[in-house]
Order: sequence, then structure tokens, then C-alpha cells
Amino acid sequence: MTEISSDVIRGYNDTMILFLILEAPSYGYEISKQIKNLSENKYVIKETTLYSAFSRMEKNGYVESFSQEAENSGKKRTYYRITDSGKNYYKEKCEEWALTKEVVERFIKGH
Amino acid sequence: MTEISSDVIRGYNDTMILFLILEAPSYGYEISKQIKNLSENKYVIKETTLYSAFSRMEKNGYVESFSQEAENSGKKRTYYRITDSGKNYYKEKCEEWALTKEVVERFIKGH
DNA sequence: CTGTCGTACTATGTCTGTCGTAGTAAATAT
DNA sequence: ATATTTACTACGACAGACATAGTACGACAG
Repeated sequence: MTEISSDVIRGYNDTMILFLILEAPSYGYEISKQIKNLSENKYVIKETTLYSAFSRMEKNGYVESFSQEAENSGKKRTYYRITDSGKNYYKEKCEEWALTKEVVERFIKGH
Repeated sequence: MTEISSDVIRGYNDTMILFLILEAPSYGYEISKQIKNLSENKYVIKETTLYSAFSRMEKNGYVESFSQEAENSGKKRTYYRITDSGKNYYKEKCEEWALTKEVVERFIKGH
């Protein structure tokens, strides 16, 4: 069975993460589980990839982080909230995806 | 207008190149023009990216190179021919694309 | 009460593919 | 005669993904 290689999906890691915080802030561990679930185990993002994506996106102003204790336990988590700039970036990536799909499929057989 | 960034298409450079030599061998300059044309100027592969893809794929056994003079002029070109292993790799990439598309689109809005 | 598992990260260094820049050289167009 | 197109090669830089390792806290089983 074919698996998704990271080189293929690499351009969409940021987009996938942003999608998952569009409605409400979230944090690393949760995001990684959601990516795994939403993709039906076809794609599992590596921890280091995920956290470095967060810090890169924060540097670029696409997300903002804040610390908050978990509801049940007193454990602290770093939550990330999408900014307006991040929403804009996400939107652009969605448009780019449509274009990319169109282009790539001209080079794919059995389509 | 949105342009395709190399980070997005990066996982498909090799696949696109292989597609263009499925039927007959070709060479760098020709391939680059074909990618530009087939994508309607939406994606232009960089020379260095293209030639390093060739040498990587040759090392991996996906293509074989041979030198040949151009029909009209006496100029020499390096042609690349796809191997059976390359055809197989291409086929796998096509299957992977279907999967990737499915997964990515779950994270894309307005779809 | 001890150890393992799940949660929630951080740090560091390596690797790969892309890219910027530059240079070569022959053929063709102006 | 000169500029542009064709057809590459060499080299170094960089960014994102990854492997590996380590920290720390809570829950839960034996």
C-alpha cells in the first residue's frame, strides 16, 4: 500500500495546521492527533516538524501563542491562535492548491 | 494571482520529468520548456533543480543517460531514458498522488 | 509505591532538495 | 559583429523535515 511521503505533503503542513485552528485555538499534541485522524492514518506529522512549523508561523505572524492550563489537570499547554494574517495565508494556500492540483494532474497518468 | 511555489510542487518534480520521458527519451532544455507549456506558465522549473533531479534519478536507477548529437546541428545533448524501475516509481507516485489529494482536500476550505 | 504509559513539549545536529549565482560554449538571430 | 537562445556544469547557501535524545508531569496497574 502506498504511503504519503513527507516530500509530497511538505508544502501543506502549515496549511493543515492552520485549518485545524481556524475555529478555535489548539495545541501541538491535539493537532497531531487530529491530523492523524482526519487523514485516516495516512499521514502522521512528526513532532519536530509540527513544533518547528508553529515557531516558524509565529515568527511570520500567522499564529500567536499563549500558555494555558488544561481544564482537568493543572498541566500547562502552549496554545496557538490563528491571526488575520494567518487566515489570509491559509486562503491563499487554498487557492494555490486548486492551481497545483490542476497542473500536477496533467503529469499524472490514469486520471 | 496566485503562483505555484516550489515548496508545494517539490514532491512532484521527479514525477513530472518522468512523465515527459515515458514515451521517448528527452533532454533538459526540452523538458523544461514542456513543463512550462503544459502548465501554461504556471510552473517553471529551475535549471539547477532539473539537472540535479536528473542526476539523482540516474543514481537511483530511474533514468539512464546517453549522449547524442542534435538532428540539425552537430551539437551534443544529454538525453535521458526512463528505466523499468523508473516506470514503476512513476506509477507509485501516481497512486500516491491520488491519496495525497484526498488527504489534503480534507484540510482545504471551499472545496 | 514503583514503574510504565500517555501527554506535552525543547534542543541539537544532519540530510535532502531547491535555489542563487556564475561560468562555459556552440548555434542562431539581428 | 553582437546578442540571444540553446545546453549545460560547478559551487555554495538555505530551509524544512527528521532522527535522536532528553525533560517533566499525571494517571494507572501491579
